[in-house]
Amino acid sequence: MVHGESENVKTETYTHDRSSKYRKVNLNKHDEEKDLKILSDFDHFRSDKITDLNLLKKYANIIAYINTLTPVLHSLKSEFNIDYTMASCWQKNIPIKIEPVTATEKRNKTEPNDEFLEPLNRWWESVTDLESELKWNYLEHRGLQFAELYEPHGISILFNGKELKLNSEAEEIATMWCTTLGTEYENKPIFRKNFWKTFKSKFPTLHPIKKAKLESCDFTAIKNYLDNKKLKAAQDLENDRESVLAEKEALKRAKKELELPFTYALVDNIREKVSGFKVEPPGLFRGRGEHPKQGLWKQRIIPTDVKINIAKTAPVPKAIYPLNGYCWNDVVHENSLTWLAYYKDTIQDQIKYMYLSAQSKFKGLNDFLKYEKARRLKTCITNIRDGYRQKLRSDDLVDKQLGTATYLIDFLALRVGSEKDTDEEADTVGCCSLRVEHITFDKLTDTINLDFLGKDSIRYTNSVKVDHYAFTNLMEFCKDKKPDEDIFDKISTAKLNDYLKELLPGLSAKVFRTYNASATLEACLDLLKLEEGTLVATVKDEGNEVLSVNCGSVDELLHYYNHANRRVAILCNHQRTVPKLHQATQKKMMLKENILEEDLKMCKDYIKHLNEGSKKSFCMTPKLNDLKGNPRKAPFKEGAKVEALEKKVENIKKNISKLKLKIKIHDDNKTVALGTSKINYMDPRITIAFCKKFEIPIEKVFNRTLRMKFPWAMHTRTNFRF
DNA sequence: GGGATGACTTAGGATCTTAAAG
DNA sequence: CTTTAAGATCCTAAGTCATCCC
Repeated sequence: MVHGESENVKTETYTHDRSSKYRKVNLNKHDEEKDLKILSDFDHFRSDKITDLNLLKKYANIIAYINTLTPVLHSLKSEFNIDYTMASCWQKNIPIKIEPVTATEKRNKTEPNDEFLEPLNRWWESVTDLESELKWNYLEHRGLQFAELYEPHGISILFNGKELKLNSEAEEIATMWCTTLGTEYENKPIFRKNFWKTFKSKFPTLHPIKKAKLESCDFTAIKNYLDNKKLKAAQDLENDRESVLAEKEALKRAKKELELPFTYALVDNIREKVSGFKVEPPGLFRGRGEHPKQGLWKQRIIPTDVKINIAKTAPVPKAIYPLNGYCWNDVVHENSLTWLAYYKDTIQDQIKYMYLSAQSKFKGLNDFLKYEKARRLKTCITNIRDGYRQKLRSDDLVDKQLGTATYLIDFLALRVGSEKDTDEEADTVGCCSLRVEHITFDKLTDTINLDFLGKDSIRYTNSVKVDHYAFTNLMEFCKDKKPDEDIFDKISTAKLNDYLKELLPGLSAKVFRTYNASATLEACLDLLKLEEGTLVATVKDEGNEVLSVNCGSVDELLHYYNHANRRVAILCNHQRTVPKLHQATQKKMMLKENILEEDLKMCKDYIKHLNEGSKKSFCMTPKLNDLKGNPRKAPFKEGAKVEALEKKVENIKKNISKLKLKIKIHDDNKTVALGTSKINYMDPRITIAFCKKFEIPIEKVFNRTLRMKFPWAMHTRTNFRF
């Protein structure tokens, strides 16, 4: 049964009736070989061109079999939109209805395309040298796609109330400024200053604008032009929805077709998806937080800015640029590197790369290695913790700082914090760059209060009781220093990582984050244990909050998984800004709840009314209006039977508790970004093992992108331990 | 040994798409 | 069917970390 550790079970199948409260779990044993055979058939099936139904029928058995297989296959199944009812129809020789039922389906009907048929690169089955220097033997691709040239609209601005004609360059910048109006950048002093500087630079030396202020220019004409364009598009849509949508569709198709050659690369005979094949278009740089360069002009990239990396024997792609006479800056053949092309960004001289996508071998293998490294850390974490705890008590200041920093990185999952140049970048910190001003102490309880801006200028605040030695060390490091001085002045990130390498080859600061995130997820999911003869698991959450999860309900299991996910996100400080409509949505949902409550009361009252056989008339009009403010009708008709009403009561009660949960989750998640940890920190195998154990379809937890990113983890079995 | 550079991962917000609700 | 909310994808900024070079 599901609660038993099914160590030796090779494949777990699951029943499809998820609505049943008493969902049974059948663990049929299959040979692994059989699984693999089916998988390879399936691969074959996918790589075949499916042009007619007969061909599809040929594979009906496979599809039908997939129906009963593990969530892995389940995910593949949904990946390729295979309709299982169709498959089962074939098996039973029932005529298949293939015509779309509704107009929406008709419109949305997609024929099998390249995506549908794309073979999976099963690198994890064949790679022998995991950390090979040689990344590829053959590499061919089409290079980068360039941004379209700017098309001037010829609209002037007002300078001190008078019309000022702009040249194309100035106009482009002014137009970009108009698109920033209405965003947070519009009112950021640095952004305004830098934009103004950039804009003015496009005028001759003696032009009066050189001495003027931004406020002396009026950009409304351009802004209006842009707004009107949008407005007209909206009106057109309203007037002639059909043809405007069709036109849009056609444009999209044309764009896709133009992009198609760039979307794939050929790597050792395997076609792989490329990501970031478009150069970043010019614009006003949107640095985050108080970035000193925000508002500066990010220049147009042309072919002579771009280096490309291909095999020596591969044809050199043509640089497709709107103007003639341009070629690549350089063509190299570096088969120890994974980038396909790069150029230098004009703002910070940073390199922008074109890589293969996350679903490729290059990325997938590295991702796998990352988690394996974190697992290696797990095997010796006790020793390592003992090691740095010893350093906390060292007499040597450098050792003390190393120990303390490592402690913080491990305990609080901080980033290492490399040094930054505040003239070039926003002033943000990590562990090693923490300053005295970012920490305060509470001596009575050994509690430190941290408050600083981390990566992306996301604020980190935490009040936490720490190890006594770490506490006194931190106090000592801060003693006699000014607020803007470094706490860890005797060490650098390089030194810290050197120290970590001594503890375990390959160890660096970021591994702790991966390890702690994955370990937290696993520990949290482990709490969910079924007891003999019950479907409800009781979870003690931090000793006090008690959660009860009905493991027969996929919804509740998902809720629990998200709860675990949230723990990790909070640990890693993955935040998001509260969505604009958050409050409004909350209010709406609460109003809905009130309406349901009223319905419930009315039902109950009416039952009472009927049972008492009262002769009085019953008021059939609810007091609350519906969400749009219109009057509502009673949830039942006059003369309804008590039996039916009682059913209704149960139903409404269920809906109320569902809605309450929804409101709570919606509010709990308003500032927490769950995605980042799912994509980057939590070993997917933990999630997959959990899903298999509790028979959660994997696509409920991993979206398409994630499933494509983690194919190497899909075969994980329920007994996987991180 | 320490700064600069290059390669690669991690990050949140904007925008587009899909699904659910009305 | 249309509207709205949620979810997926795109975009590109901003980290980490190894290596190079002096």
